Amino acid sequence: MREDEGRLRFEIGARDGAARVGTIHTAHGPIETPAFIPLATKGSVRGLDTDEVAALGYQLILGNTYHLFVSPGPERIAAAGGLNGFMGWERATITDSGGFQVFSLAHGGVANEVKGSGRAGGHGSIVEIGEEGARFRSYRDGTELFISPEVSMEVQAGLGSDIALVFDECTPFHADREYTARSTERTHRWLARCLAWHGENGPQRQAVFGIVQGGVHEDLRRESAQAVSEAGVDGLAIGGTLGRDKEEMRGVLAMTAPLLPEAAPKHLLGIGEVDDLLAGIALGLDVFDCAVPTRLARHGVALAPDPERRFRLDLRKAGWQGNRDPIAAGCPCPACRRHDRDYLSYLSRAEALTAVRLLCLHNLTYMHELTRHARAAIEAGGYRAYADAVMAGAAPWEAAPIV
RNA sequence: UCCGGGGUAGCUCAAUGGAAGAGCUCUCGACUGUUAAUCGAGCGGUUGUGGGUUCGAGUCCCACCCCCGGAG
Repeated sequence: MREDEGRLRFEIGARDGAARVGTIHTAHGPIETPAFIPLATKGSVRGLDTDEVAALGYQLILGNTYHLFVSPGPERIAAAGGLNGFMGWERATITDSGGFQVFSLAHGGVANEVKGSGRAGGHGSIVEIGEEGARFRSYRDGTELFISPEVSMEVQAGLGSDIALVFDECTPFHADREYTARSTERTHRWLARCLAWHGENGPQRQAVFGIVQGGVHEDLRRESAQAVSEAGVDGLAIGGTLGRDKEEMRGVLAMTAPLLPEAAPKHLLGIGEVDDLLAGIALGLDVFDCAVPTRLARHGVALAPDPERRFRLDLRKAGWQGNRDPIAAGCPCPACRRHDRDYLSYLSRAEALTAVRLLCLHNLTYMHELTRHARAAIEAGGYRAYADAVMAGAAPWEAAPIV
């Protein structure tokens, strides 16, 4: 951990096995963990205004360096008072470094890269990755732009996020061990450069999280966890593609999580589904960000206590006509309080903006409830039973009622 | 009644006489540090009816039946 404590304090409360309840204190307020973090990649949680996100109970949202760099640019955001002022969001922010875009713009996304055999689905927007950094071609106007560790930290300084993530390379699933090892080492050199730039120029109150890479290889993950731990960061994130499927991902996480320093906040990058959070929390991970809940909402899929269907209820599929049930009984969100599946299915298939909003509110409510009740379960010493109950089909609020 | 236009997938419409297609709908699949209110796949046809010409007709010819517009 860094010597100069104060810009970010992480307080661990109750523990239940490896799972723990904690609070990350930032200049923009506390973040109670375990926490799910909605994505505000381009400066908004798609479909929602900031007051709605806050009303859902969220204390931290994630913005993206690459996208905000391309537009509207860090100067414009800095002039508006940073991401907080620009967005009108008073609570805490974390910014991703742009490292993931080196991967996603080249491969089109995690699923494409894992399922495809090579460059399937790529956007062709990555020009080259080298020791200095990565060259991109802007998808907006084709101009070439360069992001290095220093550029990333400078942009994040302009964004003024409470937590900055170091610039890394998200190693593809199909990369061989040799490439992953070399990439991970380069990520460590980039980490040192990020910290060096930030130490001299970064905002005092801005914390920096390092990112552990190493692919699916235990020795590389171990080396990376050690390197990041010793670098002097305020928290650690687990990055990289985590395997072919959930089983492999669980294995990678099970071997990686214990390698991280106990006292540090631990962020699992990009993961996100209901069962993933339950498993991650059990391993002592604290923070999870993911595009899935909000993306599924826009695609007509609601989260629901249905493990048989991967906790998804697809309102665009046939069969909801005349169904008077809410998405999830007992869910406190407006979609469930006021509407039934028949109506929501109709709205979503009609491509009504209201459907997008209602399902975003629902899915974010569901994720928030999942972590809120997980915290209660940990405090009560019953996390295992809680996770088992949710995995068996109980809603979070049924699995660990808060009295 | 006459003149003109038109009948092709559930809908809106393509297809120099040479292997009947697209979009939408519908059904299904995908989505994990968001270029994604997105993407992919599938179902779906006696080309209005009956004749004719032709090696070959959605296409050309004849008759009839519908629809639209105009005239009376």
